[in-house]
Amino acid sequence: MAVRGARKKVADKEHYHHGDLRRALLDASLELISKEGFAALSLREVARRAGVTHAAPYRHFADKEALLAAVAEEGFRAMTARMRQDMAREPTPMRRLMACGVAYVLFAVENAAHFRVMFGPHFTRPLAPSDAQEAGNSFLILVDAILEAQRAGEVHEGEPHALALTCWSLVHGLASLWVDRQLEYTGMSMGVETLAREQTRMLMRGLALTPID
Amino acid sequence: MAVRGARKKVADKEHYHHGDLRRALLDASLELISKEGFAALSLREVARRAGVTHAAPYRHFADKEALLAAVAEEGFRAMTARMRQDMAREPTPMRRLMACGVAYVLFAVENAAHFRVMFGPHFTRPLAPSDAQEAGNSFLILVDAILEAQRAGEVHEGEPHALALTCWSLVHGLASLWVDRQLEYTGMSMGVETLAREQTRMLMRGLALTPID
DNA sequence: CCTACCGATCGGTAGG
DNA sequence: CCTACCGATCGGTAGG
Repeated sequence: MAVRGARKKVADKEHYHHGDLRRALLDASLELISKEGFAALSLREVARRAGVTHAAPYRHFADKEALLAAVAEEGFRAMTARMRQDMAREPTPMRRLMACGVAYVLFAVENAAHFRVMFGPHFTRPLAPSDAQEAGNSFLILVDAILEAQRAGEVHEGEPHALALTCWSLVHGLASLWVDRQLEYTGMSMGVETLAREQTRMLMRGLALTPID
Repeated sequence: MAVRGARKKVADKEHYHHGDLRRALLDASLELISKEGFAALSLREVARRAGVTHAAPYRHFADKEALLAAVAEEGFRAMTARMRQDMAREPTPMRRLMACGVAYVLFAVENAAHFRVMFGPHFTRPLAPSDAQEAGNSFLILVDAILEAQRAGEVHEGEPHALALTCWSLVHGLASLWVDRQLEYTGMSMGVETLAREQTRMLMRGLALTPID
Protein backbone atom coordinates (compact mmCIF):
# COMPACT_ATOMS: atom_id res chain seq x y z
CA MET A 1 0.00 0.00 0.00
CA ALA A 2 2.65 2.52 -1.00
CA VAL A 3 1.47 6.08 -1.30
CA ARG A 4 3.64 6.49 -4.36
CA GLY A 5 5.68 9.46 -3.31
CA ALA A 6 2.86 11.61 -2.05
CA ARG A 7 4.23 14.24 0.31
CA LYS A 8 7.57 12.58 -0.04
CA LYS A 9 9.54 15.80 0.02
CA VAL A 10 7.78 16.89 3.16
CA ALA A 11 8.53 13.56 4.78
CA ASP A 12 12.17 13.83 3.78
CA LYS A 13 12.38 17.12 5.53
CA GLU A 14 10.85 15.98 8.75
CA HIS A 15 14.10 15.66 10.57
CA TYR A 16 14.94 19.25 9.68
CA HIS A 17 13.96 21.88 12.12
CA HIS A 18 12.49 24.22 9.53
CA GLY A 19 10.65 23.93 6.30
CA ASP A 20 12.76 26.77 5.01
CA LEU A 21 15.74 27.50 7.17
CA ARG A 22 17.33 29.74 4.58
CA ARG A 23 14.33 32.03 4.74
CA ALA A 24 14.27 31.87 8.53
CA LEU A 25 17.94 32.87 8.65
CA LEU A 26 17.37 35.84 6.38
CA ASP A 27 14.42 36.97 8.49
CA ALA A 28 16.35 36.53 11.70
CA SER A 29 19.18 38.62 10.27
CA LEU A 30 16.82 41.42 9.31
CA GLU A 31 15.16 41.44 12.69
CA LEU A 32 18.50 41.41 14.45
CA ILE A 33 19.83 44.33 12.44
CA SER A 34 16.65 46.30 12.98
CA LYS A 35 16.43 45.74 16.68
CA GLU A 36 20.02 45.44 17.86
CA GLY A 37 22.02 47.12 15.16
CA PHE A 38 24.60 45.87 12.78
CA ALA A 39 27.23 45.25 15.40
CA ALA A 40 25.05 42.58 16.99
CA LEU A 41 24.92 40.49 13.84
CA SER A 42 26.80 37.22 14.13
CA LEU A 43 26.08 33.92 12.47
CA ARG A 44 25.66 32.34 15.88
CA GLU A 45 23.10 34.87 17.05
CA VAL A 46 21.23 34.53 13.78
CA ALA A 47 21.14 30.76 14.23
CA ARG A 48 19.95 31.20 17.79
CA ARG A 49 17.06 33.38 16.69
CA ALA A 50 16.16 30.99 13.94
CA GLY A 51 15.99 28.22 16.51
CA VAL A 52 18.86 26.09 15.25
CA THR A 53 22.35 25.39 16.45
CA HIS A 54 25.18 27.54 15.30
CA ALA A 55 26.51 25.03 12.83
CA ALA A 56 23.29 24.87 10.85
CA PRO A 57 23.61 28.13 8.87
CA TYR A 58 26.69 26.80 7.13
CA ARG A 59 24.42 24.45 5.23
CA HIS A 60 22.99 27.52 3.49
CA PHE A 61 25.65 30.21 3.62
CA ALA A 62 29.38 29.82 3.38
CA ASP A 63 29.92 32.66 5.82
CA LYS A 64 28.49 35.88 7.16
CA GLU A 65 29.39 37.80 4.01
CA ALA A 66 27.38 35.33 1.93
CA LEU A 67 24.34 35.76 4.15
CA LEU A 68 24.59 39.53 3.86
CA ALA A 69 24.99 39.30 0.11
CA ALA A 70 21.73 37.36 -0.03
CA VAL A 71 19.99 40.01 2.06
CA ALA A 72 21.32 42.73 -0.22
CA GLU A 73 20.22 40.96 -3.36
CA GLU A 74 16.73 40.48 -1.98
CA GLY A 75 16.68 44.16 -1.04
CA PHE A 76 17.68 45.37 -4.48
CA ARG A 77 15.05 43.18 -6.09
CA ALA A 78 12.32 44.41 -3.77
CA MET A 79 13.33 48.03 -4.20
CA THR A 80 13.34 47.75 -7.95
CA ALA A 81 9.90 46.18 -7.87
CA ARG A 82 8.60 48.89 -5.57
CA MET A 83 9.87 51.68 -7.81
CA ARG A 84 8.43 50.07 -10.94
CA GLN A 85 5.09 49.52 -9.25
CA ASP A 86 4.74 53.08 -7.98
CA MET A 87 5.87 54.53 -11.29
CA ALA A 88 3.29 52.50 -13.22
CA ARG A 89 0.51 54.46 -11.55
CA GLU A 90 1.69 57.83 -12.86
CA PRO A 91 0.52 59.32 -16.15
CA THR A 92 3.46 61.54 -17.17
CA PRO A 93 7.23 61.04 -17.40
CA MET A 94 7.91 63.78 -14.87
CA ARG A 95 5.48 62.31 -12.41
CA ARG A 96 7.00 58.87 -12.91
CA LEU A 97 10.43 60.31 -12.22
CA MET A 98 9.23 61.84 -8.98
CA ALA A 99 7.37 58.68 -8.00
CA CYS A 100 10.58 56.74 -8.50
CA GLY A 101 12.39 58.95 -6.02
CA VAL A 102 9.62 58.84 -3.46
CA ALA A 103 9.45 55.06 -3.78
CA TYR A 104 13.18 54.86 -3.10
CA VAL A 105 12.80 56.77 0.15
CA LEU A 106 9.74 54.85 1.27
CA PHE A 107 11.37 51.53 0.55
CA ALA A 108 14.36 52.54 2.65
CA VAL A 109 12.23 53.67 5.56
CA GLU A 110 9.99 50.63 5.49
CA ASN A 111 12.90 48.24 5.02
CA ALA A 112 15.66 49.89 7.00
CA ALA A 113 17.56 46.69 7.63
CA HIS A 114 17.62 45.79 3.95
CA PHE A 115 18.64 49.33 3.10
CA ARG A 116 21.54 49.28 5.54
CA VAL A 117 22.83 46.01 4.20
CA MET A 118 22.47 47.18 0.60
CA PHE A 119 24.38 50.42 1.07
CA GLY A 120 26.25 50.11 4.31
CA PRO A 121 30.02 50.12 4.51
CA HIS A 122 29.94 46.54 5.64
CA PHE A 123 31.62 44.77 2.80
CA THR A 124 35.34 44.94 2.53
CA ARG A 125 35.12 43.30 -0.87
CA PRO A 126 33.15 44.74 -3.78
CA LEU A 127 29.54 43.62 -4.12
CA ALA A 128 28.88 40.09 -5.25
CA PRO A 129 28.22 40.02 -9.01
CA SER A 130 24.51 39.32 -8.55
CA ASP A 131 24.22 42.22 -6.13
CA ALA A 132 26.09 44.53 -8.44
CA GLN A 133 23.74 43.56 -11.24
CA GLU A 134 20.65 44.22 -9.14
CA ALA A 135 22.10 47.53 -7.97
CA GLY A 136 22.82 48.46 -11.56
CA ASN A 137 19.26 47.62 -12.56
CA SER A 138 17.90 49.98 -9.92
CA PHE A 139 20.02 52.80 -11.23
CA LEU A 140 18.97 52.09 -14.81
CA ILE A 141 15.32 52.55 -13.87
CA LEU A 142 16.21 56.05 -12.82
CA VAL A 143 18.25 56.76 -15.93
CA ASP A 144 15.38 55.53 -18.11
CA ALA A 145 12.94 57.77 -16.28
CA ILE A 146 15.22 60.73 -16.91
CA LEU A 147 15.56 59.85 -20.60
CA GLU A 148 11.83 59.52 -20.97
CA ALA A 149 11.26 62.90 -19.32
CA GLN A 150 13.87 64.49 -21.54
CA ARG A 151 12.26 63.08 -24.68
CA ALA A 152 8.91 64.44 -23.49
CA GLY A 153 10.49 67.87 -23.07
CA GLU A 154 9.80 67.87 -19.35
CA VAL A 155 13.42 67.80 -18.21
CA HIS A 156 16.17 69.91 -19.70
CA GLU A 157 19.02 68.50 -21.74
CA GLY A 158 22.09 67.22 -20.02
CA GLU A 159 23.97 64.00 -19.55
CA PRO A 160 21.26 61.57 -18.36
CA HIS A 161 23.62 59.73 -16.04
CA ALA A 162 24.62 62.96 -14.35
CA LEU A 163 21.00 63.98 -13.90
CA ALA A 164 20.09 60.55 -12.59
CA LEU A 165 22.96 60.63 -10.15
CA THR A 166 21.74 63.95 -8.82
CA CYS A 167 18.28 62.49 -8.20
CA TRP A 168 19.86 59.48 -6.59
CA SER A 169 21.96 61.63 -4.26
CA LEU A 170 18.90 63.51 -3.09
CA VAL A 171 16.74 60.52 -2.28
CA HIS A 172 19.63 58.48 -0.95
CA GLY A 173 20.56 61.32 1.35
CA LEU A 174 17.06 61.75 2.71
CA ALA A 175 16.66 58.02 3.14
CA SER A 176 20.00 57.70 4.92
CA LEU A 177 19.37 60.63 7.23
CA TRP A 178 16.02 59.20 8.16
CA VAL A 179 17.15 55.63 8.64
CA ASP A 180 20.12 56.76 10.72
CA ARG A 181 17.85 59.00 12.82
CA GLN A 182 19.73 62.18 12.03
CA LEU A 183 16.60 64.22 11.43
CA GLU A 184 15.57 64.04 15.05
CA TYR A 185 17.96 66.87 15.85
CA THR A 186 16.56 69.32 13.33
CA GLY A 187 13.07 69.68 14.72
CA MET A 188 11.44 68.51 11.50
CA SER A 189 8.07 67.06 12.31
CA MET A 190 6.85 66.11 8.85
CA GLY A 191 6.39 62.54 7.82
CA VAL A 192 9.03 61.11 5.57
CA GLU A 193 6.69 60.72 2.62
CA THR A 194 5.84 64.42 2.73
CA LEU A 195 9.52 65.25 2.94
CA ALA A 196 10.30 63.01 0.00
CA ARG A 197 7.60 64.57 -2.17
CA GLU A 198 8.59 68.07 -1.22
CA GLN A 199 12.30 67.54 -1.79
CA THR A 200 11.84 65.73 -5.07
CA ARG A 201 9.66 68.56 -6.28
CA MET A 202 12.26 71.10 -5.17
CA LEU A 203 14.94 69.37 -7.18
CA MET A 204 12.72 69.45 -10.25
CA ARG A 205 11.85 73.08 -9.80
CA GLY A 206 15.12 74.40 -8.41
CA LEU A 207 15.69 76.73 -5.51
CA ALA A 208 16.94 79.75 -7.40
CA LEU A 209 14.62 82.59 -8.26
CA THR A 210 16.57 83.50 -11.36
CA PRO A 211 18.85 81.44 -13.58
CA ILE A 212 22.26 81.07 -12.02
CA ASP A 213 24.53 81.28 -15.05
CA MET B 1 69.87 73.27 43.10
CA ALA B 2 66.22 72.61 42.52
CA VAL B 3 65.00 73.50 39.08
CA ARG B 4 61.80 74.80 40.55
CA GLY B 5 59.32 72.82 38.58
CA ALA B 6 60.73 73.47 35.15
CA ARG B 7 59.53 70.77 32.76
CA LYS B 8 57.87 69.11 35.70
CA LYS B 9 54.83 68.02 33.75
CA VAL B 10 56.97 66.45 31.08
CA ALA B 11 58.99 64.63 33.71
CA ASP B 12 55.84 63.41 35.38
CA LYS B 13 54.75 61.91 32.13
CA GLU B 14 57.94 60.05 31.49
CA HIS B 15 56.67 56.74 32.65
CA TYR B 16 53.74 57.04 30.26
CA HIS B 17 54.17 55.51 26.89
CA HIS B 18 52.81 58.53 25.03
CA GLY B 19 52.85 62.24 25.38
CA ASP B 20 49.24 62.23 24.31
CA LEU B 21 47.65 58.82 24.40
CA ARG B 22 44.16 60.21 23.97
CA ARG B 23 45.17 61.69 20.62
CA ALA B 24 46.98 58.50 19.66
CA LEU B 25 43.88 56.45 20.43
CA LEU B 26 41.69 58.71 18.32
CA ASP B 27 44.14 58.51 15.43
CA ALA B 28 44.41 54.75 15.73
CA SER B 29 40.61 54.48 15.64
CA LEU B 30 40.39 56.58 12.50
CA GLU B 31 43.09 54.60 10.77
CA LEU B 32 41.48 51.32 11.77
CA ILE B 33 38.07 52.35 10.48
CA SER B 34 39.55 53.62 7.22
CA LYS B 35 41.67 50.59 6.52
CA GLU B 36 39.78 47.67 8.03
CA GLY B 37 36.23 48.90 8.30
CA PHE B 38 33.99 49.53 11.21
CA ALA B 39 33.61 45.90 12.14
CA ALA B 40 37.30 45.69 12.96
CA LEU B 41 37.11 48.41 15.58
CA SER B 42 37.63 47.14 19.10
CA LEU B 43 39.18 48.89 22.05
CA ARG B 44 41.82 46.20 22.23
CA GLU B 45 42.84 46.60 18.60
CA VAL B 46 42.91 50.37 18.99
CA ALA B 47 45.18 49.99 22.01
CA ARG B 48 47.41 47.62 20.09
CA ARG B 49 47.81 50.11 17.25
CA ALA B 50 48.52 52.91 19.68
CA GLY B 51 51.27 50.79 21.21
CA VAL B 52 49.78 50.31 24.66
CA THR B 53 48.18 47.43 26.48
CA HIS B 54 44.48 46.91 26.24
CA ALA B 55 43.75 48.30 29.68
CA ALA B 56 45.28 51.69 28.95
CA PRO B 57 42.43 53.21 26.89
CA TYR B 58 40.15 53.03 29.91
CA ARG B 59 42.17 55.83 31.45
CA HIS B 60 40.80 58.08 28.71
CA PHE B 61 37.52 56.58 27.57
CA ALA B 62 34.93 54.81 29.65
CA ASP B 63 34.11 52.46 26.79
CA LYS B 64 34.03 52.13 23.03
CA GLU B 65 30.96 54.33 22.73
CA ALA B 66 32.79 57.15 24.51
CA LEU B 67 35.72 56.89 22.15
CA LEU B 68 33.40 57.05 19.15
CA ALA B 69 31.56 60.00 20.64
CA ALA B 70 34.87 61.84 20.86
CA VAL B 71 35.63 61.01 17.22
CA ALA B 72 32.21 62.25 16.19
CA GLU B 73 32.54 65.49 18.11
CA GLU B 74 35.91 66.17 16.55
CA GLY B 75 34.39 65.44 13.15
CA PHE B 76 31.49 67.82 13.57
CA ARG B 77 33.82 70.58 14.72
CA ALA B 78 36.16 70.08 11.78
CA MET B 79 33.30 69.93 9.29
CA THR B 80 31.76 73.12 10.63
CA ALA B 81 35.11 74.86 10.39
CA ARG B 82 35.61 73.63 6.85
CA MET B 83 32.21 74.87 5.71
CA ARG B 84 32.72 78.27 7.34
CA GLN B 85 36.15 78.62 5.80
CA ASP B 86 35.06 77.76 2.27
CA MET B 87 31.98 79.97 2.52
CA ALA B 88 34.06 82.94 3.65
CA ARG B 89 35.74 83.05 0.26
CA GLU B 90 32.51 83.56 -1.68
CA PRO B 91 31.08 86.97 -2.51
CA THR B 92 27.33 86.26 -2.77
CA PRO B 93 24.80 84.44 -0.58
CA MET B 94 23.97 81.96 -3.32
CA ARG B 95 27.62 81.17 -3.88
CA ARG B 96 28.14 80.76 -0.15
CA LEU B 97 25.22 78.34 -0.05
CA MET B 98 26.71 76.26 -2.81
CA ALA B 99 30.17 76.41 -1.27
CA CYS B 100 28.68 75.11 1.96
CA GLY B 101 27.32 72.05 0.18
CA VAL B 102 30.51 71.37 -1.72
CA ALA B 103 32.50 71.72 1.49
CA TYR B 104 30.24 69.12 3.14
CA VAL B 105 30.95 66.60 0.41
CA LEU B 106 34.68 67.29 0.31
CA PHE B 107 34.95 66.99 4.08
CA ALA B 108 33.22 63.63 3.95
CA VAL B 109 35.44 62.31 1.19
CA GLU B 110 38.64 63.56 2.77
CA ASN B 111 37.62 62.37 6.23
CA ALA B 112 35.66 59.25 5.49
CA ALA B 113 36.29 57.66 8.88
CA HIS B 114 35.08 60.72 10.73
CA PHE B 115 32.07 60.93 8.44
CA ARG B 116 31.12 57.31 9.08
CA VAL B 117 31.34 57.73 12.81
CA MET B 118 29.36 60.97 12.71
CA PHE B 119 26.49 59.57 10.69
CA GLY B 120 26.77 55.83 10.86
CA PRO B 121 24.14 53.65 12.46
CA HIS B 122 26.61 52.71 15.11
CA PHE B 123 25.09 54.21 18.17
CA THR B 124 22.20 52.44 19.77
CA ARG B 125 21.71 55.42 22.06
CA PRO B 126 21.05 58.94 20.83
CA LEU B 127 24.09 61.14 20.26
CA ALA B 128 25.93 62.41 23.29
CA PRO B 129 24.78 65.96 24.16
CA SER B 130 28.01 67.55 22.96
CA ASP B 131 27.75 65.68 19.66
CA ALA B 132 24.13 66.65 19.22
CA GLN B 133 25.08 70.26 19.80
CA GLU B 134 27.88 70.15 17.26
CA ALA B 135 25.61 68.43 14.76
CA GLY B 136 22.97 71.08 15.34
CA ASN B 137 25.52 73.82 14.75
CA SER B 138 26.42 72.34 11.37
CA PHE B 139 22.80 72.34 10.33
CA LEU B 140 22.34 75.91 11.50
CA ILE B 141 25.11 77.08 9.20
CA LEU B 142 23.07 75.73 6.33
CA VAL B 143 19.84 77.29 7.56
CA ASP B 144 21.58 80.64 7.94
CA ALA B 145 22.95 80.42 4.43
CA ILE B 146 19.44 79.77 3.13
CA LEU B 147 18.02 82.68 5.11
CA GLU B 148 20.70 84.99 3.81
CA ALA B 149 20.05 83.93 0.23
CA GLN B 150 16.32 84.42 0.71
CA ARG B 151 16.84 87.92 2.07
CA ALA B 152 19.03 88.73 -0.91
CA GLY B 153 16.27 87.54 -3.21
CA GLU B 154 18.44 84.78 -4.62
CA VAL B 155 16.39 81.87 -3.28
CA HIS B 156 12.63 81.67 -3.40
CA GLU B 157 10.42 81.87 -0.35
CA GLY B 158 9.67 78.77 1.62
CA GLU B 159 10.25 77.34 5.06
CA PRO B 160 14.03 77.75 5.53
CA HIS B 161 14.36 74.51 7.48
CA ALA B 162 12.67 72.58 4.71
CA LEU B 163 14.92 74.14 2.08
CA ALA B 164 17.98 73.52 4.21
CA LEU B 165 16.99 69.91 4.70
CA THR B 166 16.69 69.46 0.95
CA CYS B 167 20.20 70.79 0.47
CA TRP B 168 21.42 68.54 3.24
CA SER B 169 19.80 65.48 1.69
CA LEU B 170 21.52 66.13 -1.60
CA VAL B 171 25.03 66.59 -0.27
CA HIS B 172 24.64 63.90 2.36
CA GLY B 173 23.49 61.49 -0.31
CA LEU B 174 26.37 62.22 -2.64
CA ALA B 175 28.84 62.03 0.22
CA SER B 176 27.42 58.73 1.45
CA LEU B 177 27.33 57.14 -1.97
CA TRP B 178 30.94 58.16 -2.56
CA VAL B 179 32.24 57.10 0.84
CA ASP B 180 30.45 53.77 0.60
CA ARG B 181 31.81 53.22 -2.91
CA GLN B 182 28.42 52.92 -4.53
CA LEU B 183 29.31 55.12 -7.49
CA GLU B 184 31.76 52.62 -8.84
CA TYR B 185 28.90 50.69 -10.41
CA THR B 186 27.45 53.58 -12.37
CA GLY B 187 30.35 54.26 -14.66
CA MET B 188 30.71 57.86 -13.47
CA SER B 189 34.28 58.96 -13.99
CA MET B 190 34.08 62.53 -12.72
CA GLY B 191 35.88 63.59 -9.60
CA VAL B 192 33.75 64.07 -6.55
CA GLU B 193 34.32 67.81 -6.41
CA THR B 194 32.99 68.22 -9.93
CA LEU B 195 29.99 66.08 -9.05
CA ALA B 196 29.33 68.13 -5.94
CA ARG B 197 29.46 71.42 -7.83
CA GLU B 198 27.29 70.10 -10.63
CA GLN B 199 24.66 68.61 -8.35
CA THR B 200 24.50 71.60 -6.07
CA ARG B 201 24.01 73.80 -9.09
CA MET B 202 21.27 71.51 -10.40
CA LEU B 203 19.38 71.75 -7.16
CA MET B 204 19.55 75.53 -7.32
CA ARG B 205 18.46 75.62 -10.91
CA GLY B 206 16.02 72.75 -10.96
CA LEU B 207 15.69 70.02 -13.52
CA ALA B 208 12.32 70.95 -14.96
CA LEU B 209 12.07 72.91 -18.16
CA THR B 210 8.80 74.49 -17.17
CA PRO B 211 7.25 75.14 -13.77
CA ILE B 212 5.72 72.00 -12.35
CA ASP B 213 2.68 73.41 -10.59
C1' DC C 1 20.64 19.66 11.23
C1' DC C 2 23.07 18.31 15.89
C1' DT C 3 26.86 17.62 19.49
C1' DA C 4 31.30 18.53 20.81
C1' DC C 5 35.30 20.73 20.32
C1' DC C 6 39.22 24.14 18.68
C1' DG C 7 41.79 28.55 19.00
C1' DA C 8 41.10 33.42 19.09
C1' DT C 9 39.27 37.80 20.46
C1' DC C 10 36.66 40.74 23.24
C1' DG C 11 35.03 43.93 27.24
C1' DG C 12 36.07 44.68 31.62
C1' DT C 13 38.40 44.69 36.35
C1' DA C 14 41.88 44.08 40.30
C1' DG C 15 45.82 45.58 41.94
C1' DG C 16 49.98 47.68 41.53
C1' DC D 1 50.15 52.73 32.08
C1' DC D 2 51.13 47.46 32.95
C1' DT D 3 50.38 42.42 34.22
C1' DA D 4 47.25 38.95 35.09
C1' DC D 5 42.97 37.27 35.14
C1' DC D 6 37.62 36.62 34.45
C1' DG D 7 33.59 35.01 31.78
C1' DA D 8 31.53 35.30 27.29
C1' DT D 9 31.16 35.13 22.37
C1' DC D 10 32.72 34.18 17.91
C1' DG D 11 34.00 31.67 13.35
C1' DG D 12 34.81 27.40 11.93
C1' DT D 13 35.28 22.15 11.65
C1' DA D 14 34.84 16.97 12.60
C1' DG D 15 31.95 13.53 12.59
C1' DG D 16 27.67 11.65 12.80
